[in-house]
Amino acid sequence: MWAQTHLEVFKMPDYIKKCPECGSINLFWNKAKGEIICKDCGLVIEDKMVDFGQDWRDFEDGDKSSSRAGAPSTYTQYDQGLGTEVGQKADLFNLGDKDRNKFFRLRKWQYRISTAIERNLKLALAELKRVSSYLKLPASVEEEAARIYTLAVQRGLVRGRSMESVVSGALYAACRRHEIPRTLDELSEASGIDKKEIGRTYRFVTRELGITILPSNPADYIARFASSLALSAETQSKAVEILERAQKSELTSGRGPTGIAAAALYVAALMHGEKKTQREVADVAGVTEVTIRNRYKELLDKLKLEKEIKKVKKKK
DNA sequence: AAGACGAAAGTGGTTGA
DNA sequence: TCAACAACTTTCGTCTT
Repeated sequence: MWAQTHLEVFKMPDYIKKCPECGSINLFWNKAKGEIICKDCGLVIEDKMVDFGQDWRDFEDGDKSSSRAGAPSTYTQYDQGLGTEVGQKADLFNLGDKDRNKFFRLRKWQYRISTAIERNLKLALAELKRVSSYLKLPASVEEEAARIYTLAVQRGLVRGRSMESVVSGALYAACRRHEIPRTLDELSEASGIDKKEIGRTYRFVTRELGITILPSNPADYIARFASSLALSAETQSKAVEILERAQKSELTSGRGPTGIAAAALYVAALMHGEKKTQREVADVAGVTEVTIRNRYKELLDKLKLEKEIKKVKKKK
């Protein structure tokens, strides 16, 4: 019962669309095992998807405790709370000398196997937390990023790249997937990694992991830009409306989403008499005035907004 | 004097041969 | 792998408020 309710928390991650090995989209999700398997080539694409909590079992003597407990596993902990320790300290008192030696041997052993990947993860996730809290990202995004990073490590994608850049790339991807995009500039500022580098690893990682990224929607930027410009809610919704119209006129395809969002905001501000300079808007949006001007001009041309703006001017 | 506008040249990334 | 290309930037001169 417990396991059932918990299984539902873990859905098939929808960004895994195809097998990274053979490209097949013929995937099978084995719920019970928590694996996603490519039916064509048999590759196990994802495991460790299901949280059974800390599933302690005593290997030393079978019936001691069968407690199944623990918080949902989380990727923001480097071993996902699933680390297996050989034996428990209390057991020591029940062991004879022979067994005690065995106990220590096993411990040492398991310590050695795990170190490489886990040590990397531990460091990386600390960095990830730092950056994400700097950007005030919600926990869900952080979780997603940690998950992406974990996958990347398991796939050996970090090799040859700095750990930090992969972390940033994972965060960037996670933001995009949660439709609360941050610009590369913001990530760059928060992490201290070069913007290009983040972009590169981001593309690389998403491609290698077969993560599908929806093209970011300019509207997702509006709220954030508007609030840092201290614009009213009406202006904000006007900007969104303008954006929708722009999208219908196919003004948005191929253009940088931030530029479009910035221009829409600029126009909306004009129409509500909350005039901001192009420079102000450009700064928060991370684009130049020129770009805003270009988008702005296109908006006026195609959407016939001139009248609406003139109305405002006349009122004054 | 500050902001808006536009032209021209440069940059980094994508695409298609 | 290279060249063409579109989007965006930088820079700068001119016009408007």
